[in-house]
Amino acid sequence: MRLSSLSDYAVVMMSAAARHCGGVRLNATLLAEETGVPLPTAQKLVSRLSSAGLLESTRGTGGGFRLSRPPAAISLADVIEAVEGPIALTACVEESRHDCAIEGSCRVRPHWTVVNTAVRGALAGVSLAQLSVEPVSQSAPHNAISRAPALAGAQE
Amino acid sequence: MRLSSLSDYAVVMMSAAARHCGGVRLNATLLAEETGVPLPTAQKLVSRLSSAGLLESTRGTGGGFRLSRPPAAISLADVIEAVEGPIALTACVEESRHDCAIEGSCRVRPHWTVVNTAVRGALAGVSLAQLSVEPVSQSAPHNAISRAPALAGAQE
DNA sequence: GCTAATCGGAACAAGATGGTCCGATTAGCT
DNA sequence: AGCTAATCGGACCATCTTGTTCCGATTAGC
Repeated sequence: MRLSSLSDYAVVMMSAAARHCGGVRLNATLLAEETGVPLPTAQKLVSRLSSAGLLESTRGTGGGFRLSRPPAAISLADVIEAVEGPIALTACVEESRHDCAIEGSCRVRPHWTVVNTAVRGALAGVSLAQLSVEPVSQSAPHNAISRAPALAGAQE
Repeated sequence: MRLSSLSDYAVVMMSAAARHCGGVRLNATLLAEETGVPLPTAQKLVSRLSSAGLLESTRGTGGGFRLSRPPAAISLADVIEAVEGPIALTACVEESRHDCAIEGSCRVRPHWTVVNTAVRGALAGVSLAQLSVEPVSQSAPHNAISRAPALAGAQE
């Protein structure tokens, strides 16, 4: 019941990209420095995001990425689905996946579809534009390093 | 964005347990046969569910398990949290986990808490009692084997 | 007091995830 | 026009969580 680290990183990166003006080109290196995401991981993410159609890429010297749509038209669900595929809490709610023997008489399945729709709606209701608003004064620069470096126990 | 197979199995098993009268004792073997969950996995699950307080266990010959609460008082969120811990989409929404460098000025975090609450609410709104109603006539016995044997691609 | 059946937790294997690297492509410069 | 340099794109490998399996501890019944 936790989304992958890549999705978390992707949301942060897209949020950072949305804060820039739509026109400027930014590359993976810049985004990695701003967000603190490791560079190779950032490269992998922008690759997936562009192949999913959320980013438009330009190769060659001076190339980079750009949001393909205005930030208000990109939701958390879009970003998550771009990174880790369709949102499906269980295998049986996913289309074209019918490998459950009791699917015909399963009483749990219809409820899963309802819950899944609710979850997806909660994610689709938040856009990148909403993530760009700054609740506090921009005192602290956000180019912090080691953002959530590990899901492992870094308690002590 | 998919819950673990163990949680899926646990929901099916708890749903099966809820269909029995509250008084009867059932053991892991019986539940495994009814639901198609592999027996060792079923044992592991009932162990976690009982340690979480959802099942009451009785050891020794003739022992077994029993729901500790009426089915209407057990929700999907209870079962999932019993199996895989607190529901937290990201590490930063979990209590006592503050290993994010930009947590103080992060604009994404407050939105994550909102989304997380919505997701948890969707799961808490479905009780085992609701899962027990039978939408179709009980034509097909549900002691089917190999319920979702793999999350791997079993397409062809 | 012994036996048998059950729960409980520890140990192992597998798949998925996350991180790293190198090659293909393209714009800019000489 | 050719070359160089910078960037994207995809393939490879280590790591971790997940899922499975097994064996020991406990307890009711005989």
